[in-house]
Amino acid sequence: MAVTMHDVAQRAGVSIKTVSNVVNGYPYIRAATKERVEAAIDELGYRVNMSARNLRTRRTGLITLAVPELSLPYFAELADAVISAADTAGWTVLIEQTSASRERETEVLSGRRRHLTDGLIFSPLALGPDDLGLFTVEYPLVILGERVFGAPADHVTMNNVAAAKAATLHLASLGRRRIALIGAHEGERVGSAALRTTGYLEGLAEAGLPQDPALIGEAGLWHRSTGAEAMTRMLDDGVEIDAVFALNDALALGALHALHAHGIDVPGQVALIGFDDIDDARYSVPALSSVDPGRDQIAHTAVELLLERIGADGDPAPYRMVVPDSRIVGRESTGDVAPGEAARIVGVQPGGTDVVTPA
Amino acid sequence: MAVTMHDVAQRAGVSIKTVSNVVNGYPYIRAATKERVEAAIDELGYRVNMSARNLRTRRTGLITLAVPELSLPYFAELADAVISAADTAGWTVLIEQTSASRERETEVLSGRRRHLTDGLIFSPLALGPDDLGLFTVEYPLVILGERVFGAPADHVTMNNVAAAKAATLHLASLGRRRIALIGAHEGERVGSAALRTTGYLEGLAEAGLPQDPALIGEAGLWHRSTGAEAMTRMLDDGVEIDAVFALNDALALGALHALHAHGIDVPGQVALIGFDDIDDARYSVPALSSVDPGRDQIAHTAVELLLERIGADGDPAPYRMVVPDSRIVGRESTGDVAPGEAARIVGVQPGGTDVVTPA
DNA sequence: CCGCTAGTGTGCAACGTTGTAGAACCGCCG
DNA sequence: CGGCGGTTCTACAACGTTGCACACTAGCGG
Repeated sequence: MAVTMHDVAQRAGVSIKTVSNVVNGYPYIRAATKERVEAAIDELGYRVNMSARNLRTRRTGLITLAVPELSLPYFAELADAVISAADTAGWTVLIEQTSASRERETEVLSGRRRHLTDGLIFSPLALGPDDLGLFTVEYPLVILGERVFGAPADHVTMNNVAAAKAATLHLASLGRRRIALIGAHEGERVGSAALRTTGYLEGLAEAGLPQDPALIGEAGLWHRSTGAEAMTRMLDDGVEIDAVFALNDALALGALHALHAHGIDVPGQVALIGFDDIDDARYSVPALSSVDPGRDQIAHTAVELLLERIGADGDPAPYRMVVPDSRIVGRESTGDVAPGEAARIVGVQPGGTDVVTPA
Repeated sequence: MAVTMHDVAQRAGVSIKTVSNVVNGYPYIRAATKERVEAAIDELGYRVNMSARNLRTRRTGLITLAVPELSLPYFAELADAVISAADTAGWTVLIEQTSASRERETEVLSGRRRHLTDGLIFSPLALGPDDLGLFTVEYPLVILGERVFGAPADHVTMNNVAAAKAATLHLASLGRRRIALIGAHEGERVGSAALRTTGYLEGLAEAGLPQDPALIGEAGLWHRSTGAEAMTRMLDDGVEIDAVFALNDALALGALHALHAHGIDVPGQVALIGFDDIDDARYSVPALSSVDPGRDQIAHTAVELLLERIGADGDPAPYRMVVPDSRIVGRESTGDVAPGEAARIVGVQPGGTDVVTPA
């Protein structure tokens, strides 16, 4: 049936191990031998059987990326970046969709598919600090996001508070006084919603603006639909606003839709800024200002840390916490550029790397 | 190190083979034995070693989905649907991004990662009918799209010509006479661009409207950016239009952006319809009318056909060609609904299944 | 009480690869 | 010319699982 090393060896008149050596780039092989083997490989169309190799080497060459849903553009773009980064390093990515359900997120950490890959890059959305125990695993793990801190794993996160504060201050600097927030999670103390809300409140304080509960719009899932609903509710309630900070771009695009439906001009009457800087932001009408949290760098760093950890083979190196630089990207929806103009970076929040020795 | 069946067997006081039987649901096992084994598995935290199982069974439980890029929302949503469908059936999906390059698409069909999975769902964008030979492979393959026909593989495609014609006729039925096309590929004879353009021309003919080369806008890659550029070119050239049919939604959103930048009202001055019905379409401003080619059904059917083929184990069953129903989805950008209203289905093009005996 | 079937469990031999250890050869130094 | 270091190649034994064939028991019909 399938061609094996055995067949190649026979054809080339060498031992099976020599074929293996050629395939794996072992240096001490006479050029002539190597050529014979390579010719045999070509003629027979031989391909290494990965299952056998994986069994023998206890490595699969695969890593898992677990995200809530690919339908969410932020995660689709993140997945794209992670796959590309892994590919460059010769690794293959397997994507798990958790739908942000506790059950599926737990599955990912220790379920039946866990063993298929050599490591995990995990962006949890349902599990939180109370589940820290679940994150104490003995395989290489990189955690993304801001729901879980202190786990014995490398961590790549973003500048949530500082960037949200900067976004809020940017709106204030445009002279806006009634700045609404869309996407809050009431009572939540961890996660992006809480952190970005904190940044928003800090921004208001620094700008000397009062807090007003009416300006805070809840939205459980950060989808376009929920953004539109939250915005609609606020408008229907007659809340007076002149700016909106949406906690992600999907919410912002939904909110934009609702504003449009209410006949409100953006940025004329209401300025709008999102968070994530997804591709869409550049092409919405009007083009959406946003916060670029450094997505490519996050993907890149996550893969790099994971592969390093996989290579290190269980040595208890200190865990790292990496935060990329983030940027405030000004476009039409905040009036930073005219229609048709390219975006302007109107602010940068520096990131950094912390080293945490394991507890 | 890792727990193996051997450890479990020892602990449960049974043979290794009995553990295997329990794990695999072999029926002839005494309940008491089964419980003992399961208890041992739980206590030791045993997980099947997939590499070993894969080697032995010559199956991996993985399938590959090859798409151009996950950053393109259509493919992200397709991937989401494929992963979900596969997951329901107990299978895992590995995503390959080809960036629509010939080299990478060829890699996917026979490259080093090919062996990792039991089958392939492939949406080619660079390879075409001249490469038919490459598609003659001896592993289970389902081809998506409309670039390659006649390969010895199952095929899931869409109603391109009929749906494009219906979209064009819909614009005509709104009284539009100068209907532009965005996304044409000049000289191309296969692929979505050619087919949808054919549908467009048929639609014009049936509506009694003249063809006008000035109304046809080229756009190589179907991205938002190229859609915006093509639209801008046409507007800057002073071409008079009252409607636009964009060959996909990304183009349409880009075009919408350009129309907005030129101060043109949609749908007041120009009606706009896209193709794909991606999630974005629902939340753009104004909400974008589109053609729903039956994406979920495509994903579902593709997985179903592939798994059937994998299960059939090389028997030469006739190849099938499946076309889902497609729908014209009317939203604000064609004035079919008012802002804030839900979409209306304004047309359906029935699909079907053809059986093709292998050549 | 023999033979048969259904139920329950086991031992052996792969699956295709790579790590380890070492054999065989070469040239060359002392 | 003995021995040594570098080069080239090979034999063997795993890696952890499952397919196959078979052993044994109990119950039951003839």
